[in-house]
Amino acid sequence: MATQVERATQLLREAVQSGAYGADEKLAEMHLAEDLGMSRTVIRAALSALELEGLVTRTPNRGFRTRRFTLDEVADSIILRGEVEAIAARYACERGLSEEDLQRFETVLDEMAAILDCGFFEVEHRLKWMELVAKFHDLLVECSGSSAIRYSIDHLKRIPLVAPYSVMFDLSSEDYSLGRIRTTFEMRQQIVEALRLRQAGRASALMIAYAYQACNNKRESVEAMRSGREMSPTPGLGLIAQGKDGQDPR
Amino acid sequence: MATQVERATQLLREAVQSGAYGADEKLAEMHLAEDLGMSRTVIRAALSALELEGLVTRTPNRGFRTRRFTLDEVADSIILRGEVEAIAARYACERGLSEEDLQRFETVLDEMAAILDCGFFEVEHRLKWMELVAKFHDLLVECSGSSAIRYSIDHLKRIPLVAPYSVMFDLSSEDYSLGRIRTTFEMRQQIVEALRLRQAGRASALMIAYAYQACNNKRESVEAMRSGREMSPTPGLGLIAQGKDGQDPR
DNA sequence: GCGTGTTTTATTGTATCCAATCCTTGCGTT
DNA sequence: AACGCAAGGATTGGATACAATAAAACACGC
Repeated sequence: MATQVERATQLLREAVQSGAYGADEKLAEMHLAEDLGMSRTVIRAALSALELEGLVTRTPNRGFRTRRFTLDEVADSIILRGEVEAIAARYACERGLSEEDLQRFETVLDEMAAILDCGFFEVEHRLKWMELVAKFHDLLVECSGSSAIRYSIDHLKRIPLVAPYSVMFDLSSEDYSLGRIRTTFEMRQQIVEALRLRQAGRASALMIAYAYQACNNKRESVEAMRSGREMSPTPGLGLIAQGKDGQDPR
Repeated sequence: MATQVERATQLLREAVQSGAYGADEKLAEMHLAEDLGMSRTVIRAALSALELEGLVTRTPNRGFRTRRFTLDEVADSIILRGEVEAIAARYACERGLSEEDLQRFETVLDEMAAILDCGFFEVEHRLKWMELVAKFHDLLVECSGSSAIRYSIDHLKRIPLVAPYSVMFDLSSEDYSLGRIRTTFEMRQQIVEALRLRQAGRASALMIAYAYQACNNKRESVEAMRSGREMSPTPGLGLIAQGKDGQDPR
């Protein structure tokens, strides 16, 4: 990651998305600049970027505040993401997938199956699982052949909790049930089968059903997390600063 | 419109979207700053915003260039917009529209009908038409009740030629056919009827068909414009500067 | 004691300045 | 004559300084 403003953007994005700041909390430029050891200029640019992404709001002459997402908004977004992916699946079926593309899907499924066999006790496995889930979705978007779909999903992913890697929350919760994971895995298997057979209707219906399930899962885990979180103090910026990057699609 | 950076963003956005600059043309900060009579800082902020919107690309230490959109990309986006609006129509049907909402649709249709009767010879009428088309689409999105759909469409609209008001191009072309306009109008009438009867399948199918038609129209008009444009020199920034604003959704 | 108007302070918006990087042009060498 | 290389200029990335606006504190009057 080259420039400072990119670094700042990424740091602030993660901080906001992870809920390090309260809802509608003021983000004073100077304070952030001091905290991150950067100039106000780069913080400004970063905040402007986040505004475009919809993560923070600005009111003229009154600076930036974190944007509050209601659970409904998040739910809407997750569902819409599923709807768009359903369109992607349909497009993919209509174009027809190459054997190579199908093979890439199968590879992901195989790796997922391997993890399922091991169970989810190791952190490594959970991380790997998240990665595979993201890969599955990316693959589908890619196979749709529509640049607009990629563009749209990229934007949707920016809403907190919508991106696939935010499954993390689910994975870290206590009452995490293996059964659900297994169910989603089986749905993915069916989706791939539908893609192979070019059954557009089936594939897209599965994607939507899958989204609703994911949405419900997330709803629960968020509620669980909420009651848990408000016990402990918010982690603050420092805790976020060393978060993994390499997330930037540039 | 309050701040300078907002003004600059809007001006540059319109300039780029309208094709005032060639494809992949360099946008030097100092140059633009002089032309617009603003500081480099605000130009920088504006260009960064446009980068987030996907209108220009930046390469580190090498500045900004206008992004080149292939016709296929634009077509993909228009279609996807239609697909998402189809989802919006479905949601609207499922929720059920209030009589008040339906009345707002009818009002738009009535005003459209009035313009159709007058013909499209006056510029006023064409502008009004564009406005009504935009309103129709906004109404549909609003009635879907999904914040995510609004969010997504807002982003999709930023791609040049995807926003409804870019129908302007069609309207200004020579061989503009009234027949097509009339067809789209009738489709809109049917869509409203479907919404009233809560026929989700019909409404969404109409939206998609409508999108494909709009896409074909745009394709032709773009090709016509291209051959016409490359004769004349690009209009440049000054020509754009006094373009109408009040477009900003803020 | 409470409300209002004014001053003070803090924060944002903008301009300018310096440093780092890249591109160009001219020169020298092969 | 063509290629490589270096010095200069131009342009971007970032920091600081100044101006404008809003929030806060305070004092005064009722």
